Amino acid sequence: MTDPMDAQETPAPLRALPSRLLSLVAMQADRLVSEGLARADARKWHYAALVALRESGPASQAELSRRTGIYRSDLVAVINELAERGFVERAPDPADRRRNVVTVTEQGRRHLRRLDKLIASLQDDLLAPLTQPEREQLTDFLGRLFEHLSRS
Amino acid sequence: MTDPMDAQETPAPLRALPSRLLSLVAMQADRLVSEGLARADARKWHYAALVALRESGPASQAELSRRTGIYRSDLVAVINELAERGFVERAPDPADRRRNVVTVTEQGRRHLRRLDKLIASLQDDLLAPLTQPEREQLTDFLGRLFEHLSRS
DNA sequence: CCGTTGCGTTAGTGGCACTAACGATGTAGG
DNA sequence: CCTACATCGTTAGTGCCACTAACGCAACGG
Repeated sequence: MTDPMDAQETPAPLRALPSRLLSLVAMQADRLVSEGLARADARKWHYAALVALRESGPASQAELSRRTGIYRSDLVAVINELAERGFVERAPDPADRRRNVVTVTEQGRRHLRRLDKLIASLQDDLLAPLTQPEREQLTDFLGRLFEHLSRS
Repeated sequence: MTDPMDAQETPAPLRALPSRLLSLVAMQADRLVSEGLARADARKWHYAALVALRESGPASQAELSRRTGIYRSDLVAVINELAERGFVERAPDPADRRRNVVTVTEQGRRHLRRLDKLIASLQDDLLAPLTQPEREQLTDFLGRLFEHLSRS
């Protein structure tokens, strides 16, 4: 597929345009992950929120928003859904009555463990064509690009 | 008034999850490219369509849809916009009256050349933190992932 | 002929990132 | 203390984009 001739001078053919490849791959990866999570009655935000809670303990919604990148307006629904299913509890913070403290329940922790496995296997499906060192390299590249882009 | 809470600073990467990094990077890359193109009164679909036309000559809309991945329902608007600006011409195909033949105009070719440069510089901004060999490697990785994902 | 398939087009759906505004509550400065 | 402002959770809404459905028309195959 890759024509060694088309290095730099002539405009990149559509097929090899990094930005395009990036969004194509991201789109399909997103679908893969979303469908996988849907089969476990979850969405990617559920996972993000639960992981954030596990990593740094109970937090206010605004705090969670900052950690996960989910907008605090959208977080409301996420917490609602997690609470409905009994995975988190939302309680007013006595120390600051503007806040809600969100806490993972034991059931939530169990659910999260299940999702961890699911996500890991989905990552594996996603990255199937790459060797382990290549996967690490890709992650490194993406990490650097993200760093760079979010500082603009 | 923009609430400073809503400005997403670097969402503390809760994890170096490839699928997550992928969509974060793709999102920002997309924004970068879209904003750049908007400054030239263009959208990414315009560019994709024009490139496809240059690469393989006049084509029907359905053909273009297949080549660019743009849904033929959305392609209608893209061709409309390009035609309004005088970059392409849409004419009924005498050989098959169901079809429209879309052809680039000279003005369209000039416009495309301008966009080529713009896109190239945007790719450069995007990939700034990577060395040239790293960029090629990233493109290779993404290409392989895309191949793999689109065969599922 | 007639059923199927491909064409361009219109309309609509659902999800997602993102913004705006509000009432309640906290904090800081004079 | 009072006033001004910031932050909290929440509701509502915007605009974009991938994607679907259905249409009338034309071509093709049996």
